[in-house]
Amino acid sequence: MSEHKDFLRTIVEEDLKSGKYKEVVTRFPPEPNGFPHIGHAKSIAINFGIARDYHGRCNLRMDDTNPTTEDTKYVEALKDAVEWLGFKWDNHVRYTSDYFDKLYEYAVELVKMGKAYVDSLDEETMREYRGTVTEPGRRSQYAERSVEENLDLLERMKNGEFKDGEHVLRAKIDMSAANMKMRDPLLYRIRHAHHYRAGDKWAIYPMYDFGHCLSDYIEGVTHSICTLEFENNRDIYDWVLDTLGLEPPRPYQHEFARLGINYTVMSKRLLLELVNEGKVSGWDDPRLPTIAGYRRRGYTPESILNFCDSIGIAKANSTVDVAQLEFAIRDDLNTKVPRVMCVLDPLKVTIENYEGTEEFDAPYYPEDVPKEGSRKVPFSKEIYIEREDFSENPPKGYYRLTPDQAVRLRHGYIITCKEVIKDAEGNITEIIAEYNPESKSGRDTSGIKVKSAIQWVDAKSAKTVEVRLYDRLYSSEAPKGLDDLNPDSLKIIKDALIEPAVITEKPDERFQFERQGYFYADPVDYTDEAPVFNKIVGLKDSWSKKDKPKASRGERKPQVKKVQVEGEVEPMSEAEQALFDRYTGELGLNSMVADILARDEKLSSFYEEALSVSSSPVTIANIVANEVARELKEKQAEELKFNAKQIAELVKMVDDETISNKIAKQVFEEMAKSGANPAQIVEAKGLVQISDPAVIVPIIDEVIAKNPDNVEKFKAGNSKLLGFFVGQVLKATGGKANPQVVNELVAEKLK
RNA sequence: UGGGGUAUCGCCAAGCGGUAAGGCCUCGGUUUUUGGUACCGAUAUUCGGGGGUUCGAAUCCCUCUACCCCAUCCA
Repeated sequence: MSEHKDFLRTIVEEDLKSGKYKEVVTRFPPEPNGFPHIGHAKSIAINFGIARDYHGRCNLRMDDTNPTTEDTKYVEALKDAVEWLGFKWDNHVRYTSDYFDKLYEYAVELVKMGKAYVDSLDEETMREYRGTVTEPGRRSQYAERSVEENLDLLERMKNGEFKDGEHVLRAKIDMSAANMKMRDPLLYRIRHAHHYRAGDKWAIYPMYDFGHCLSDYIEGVTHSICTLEFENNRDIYDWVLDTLGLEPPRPYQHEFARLGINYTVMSKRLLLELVNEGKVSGWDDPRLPTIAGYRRRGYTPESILNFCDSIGIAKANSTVDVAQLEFAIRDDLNTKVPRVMCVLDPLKVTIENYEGTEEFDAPYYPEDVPKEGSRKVPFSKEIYIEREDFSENPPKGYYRLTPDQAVRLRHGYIITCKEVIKDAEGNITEIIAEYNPESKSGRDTSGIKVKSAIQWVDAKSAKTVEVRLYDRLYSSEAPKGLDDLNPDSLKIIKDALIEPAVITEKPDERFQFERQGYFYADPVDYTDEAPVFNKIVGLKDSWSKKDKPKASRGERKPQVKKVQVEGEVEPMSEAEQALFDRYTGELGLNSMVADILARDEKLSSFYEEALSVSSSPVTIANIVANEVARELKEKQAEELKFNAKQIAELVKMVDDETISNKIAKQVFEEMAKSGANPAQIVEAKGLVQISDPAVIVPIIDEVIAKNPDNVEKFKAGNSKLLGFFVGQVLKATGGKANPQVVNELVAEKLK
């Protein structure tokens, strides 16, 4: 578990601690109507992860209430995804469709309570009646039907006596609710459709808002975690469970922000478009953000999980940089996979002073990877190197082979270029080179220093392989559709050359092709006769970034300072204006505070009341405008535990310096909670202010002695640290020290 | 426009009145027979803007702004 708890875990912990639940139960509830993608992985990681961390359980539930879109092939893909990521669902897979009978009983119950009715408006009229976000809706005339009639109609809907769309079952809530979702939401609709699991048993199917909360309840779920777009649905969630008066405990819904990644699409619509239009090879195309795609590409479950962990969980809509995902897979594979040599774009090199053959012993792992294993790498007169690793006119800082720069063949000898052979067009076709016999890797006595070692393969023994190079699918950071596709997202190299051990020994299925990236033996198309490797991700490359304009990677955007448009403030009414004038004039309040009080009737009347028993208009005003305002946000004046007179008392204690402002806030909070008199609170908790330097100085000395580093920093000019010292002293005195005095004393001491 | 949310570095993200964590990206440097890895170091005087309260504010109060979600018989 990471060091900082996310807000969901904080909630779960509190609920467990308070005894609200004995055990945490979560669920991952996808609708089986599409392939799971990395956004699902985030949800899986959260739900299963929380269950694991708090020793609870997590259900896998197919939320299959819409027979027209769902299919069993998707449930298989969903199960696969969860298993591949390494999680185990509790017991068997659950299906909302398993609860259809129970759900129907609950619906009947609601009807009997008069809380649901059969509506027979047609779709369009119903939409019209719903109103708009600014105008309230109207209730359908059918809402007046008797319980008996509703029961009868519902029964007949279930029995299939009506056509699709003829009737629906709706909750009777509030057609003028500000939350549109609460305007008599639909509970059931008629669908004469074959359900992939329930078959033809049902002619009606529950809606999400009805089925989901009850399924959670039926399964004993405690924390129903979903994405932000369901925030508005939470009211129905609560309404259904509360109205039914179910036996506690019941689940509560909590929402987090869904995952977005740049250069990537996550919506079902766009994903489907790619597949249907044949822009990708299928749901498992390695360029797709589907679980199947990442899996085929060669991503490991650990890397996906680490990624999910690294991005955190919060409520702010966000788009994660795809570089963070790429980091996760590199980081994982770095310590796991063997290093081998593969030449993608071969350039022939003939070593003129070498005869015969030999084999080099080459470890599969570099020294910093604690794994054992090695292979033989054959070598002879003719080899291939990467075309990019030779340059006739090298740019500045080029470390590889040039007409005057030697280079080491990784695990082999150092070679120098003798001659460059070109074809009629001037393309380099071959290099004639010379090797240094004293420079063999591991027993080099040549004394030659080279800038780099490059990968190569022996011409005779190398195997030809197909390598599929994947790049991001879209060239736009926030792709909207097919127009944003990256035309170069797939490059197939048919005749790359690889050292033989990779094929004959098969030490692994994932490899690092040295200096190039991580590759994966394609699980579908790979055969021993025609091996195929997918590029998972490239190595970080600080060389190519150097000269190329920073086109595609994490470049800084030009900083544009945002201009803030100041909006209009509502003008004050005449009465408010009069109050405002009196406050600023006669009572000497500053205009901000006066404004707050004058505009808020609850606040101003509270203030007036306090004023009548006090002679400190300004202090009272401050505390009313700041502290009391907070309490009055949610509550009515009558609901307050404290009264204006108590506030006046509190202010008096501040005025005569019995307590500090800081303590006053603490006391206020206590008053708001318990309604006790301020004097009592101060008395009971011994909060009287300490202003005597004789008492404070020793504490300051102690704090200073304990923090020599900070004293140094402070003296070096970090004046912010004054707050740190004051804070420490205040903490040591339980907040009772007079902060002003402490401030002066500390400043004096540290001078 | 009514309601519900959200704003802290280029991208994520801690922080809950007392020194602005961490990761990714970027940029330097050390080590290196991978221009990889690892390791060191740099990068927010400031938290969407403006005010207010306070000895002290990213945190409390007021206000403005921007963005997301809601008017499917989808989930």
